[in-house]
Amino acid sequence: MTRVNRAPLANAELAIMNLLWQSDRLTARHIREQLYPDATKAQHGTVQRLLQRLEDKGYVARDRSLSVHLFSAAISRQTYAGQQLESLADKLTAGSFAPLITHLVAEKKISRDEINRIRVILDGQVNEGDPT
Amino acid sequence: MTRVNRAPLANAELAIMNLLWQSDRLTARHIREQLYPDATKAQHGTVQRLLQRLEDKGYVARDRSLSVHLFSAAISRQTYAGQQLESLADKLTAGSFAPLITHLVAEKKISRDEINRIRVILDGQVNEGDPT
DNA sequence: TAGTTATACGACACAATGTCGTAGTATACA
DNA sequence: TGTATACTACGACATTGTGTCGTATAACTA
Repeated sequence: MTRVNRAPLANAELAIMNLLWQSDRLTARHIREQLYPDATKAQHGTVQRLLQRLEDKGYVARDRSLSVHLFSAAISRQTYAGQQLESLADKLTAGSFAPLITHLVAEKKISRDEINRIRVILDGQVNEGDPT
Repeated sequence: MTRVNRAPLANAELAIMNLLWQSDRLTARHIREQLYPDATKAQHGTVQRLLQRLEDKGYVARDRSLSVHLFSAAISRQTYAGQQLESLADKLTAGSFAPLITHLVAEKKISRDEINRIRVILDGQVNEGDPT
């Protein structure tokens, strides 16, 4: 099993990833305009810095074929969420998920609706063979 | 709905909480012996410091009735796990849990066994009234 | 009363994060 | 061709959180 244990994203990083997750590819300029609507010159550098660090960490891919780079998420929101959830389970419940859900259900933090939706997801799997 | 959004526990803090979660109440001395088996004088202070900060954050309760204080977890592992899971869902999936589970199931990160266990948990809830 | 053990807490080193500024490079246009 | 404009690269800084240690003070023990 490949242990990933990716460090969680900080606030400003997550804000950028949220933009990348909802668009396919973005320029740094576009990201800056979203994050700092009344941008001063200084904030160009901030966004570049954040993007560079996200790239270093493997969260963001950068297309350098044009002189204006195009940035995209190197990892989907789903995958990231899954990794964080796994990391949580590893640290707190010896890697298993049932205890997490048990508590949420008992505390009624999961709505009836959600429960039904999850049941459908699980039902879809549980009686399934091994489709290639 | 009360938004808690408790900061996640760091490594050394989690190590202490793990001890408190598996014992009822512990002295600082006992914790030090577990965490630093060949303890020097200095590490007494470290443990005290960590405990004090955990107390400040509301994770640990301290019984001061004796001069040697007794420490216990102020929040259960289940509750903490639930809060972290909620925080994850808030940040990544607009507060809903189903998407998290969808991905894990699709990627087969949840074993057949786990799935069945979770189904039982959910089944126990879904056709239930409101027992006082 | 001396010695041991505990608590309280100031202080430091280290790392991560968000920020800014500056240098260098490419592009556009007069 | 030369100047202005926009972009990238990255060093530097302040702030914060974490883990660590040392010291001061209180309490208990013999």
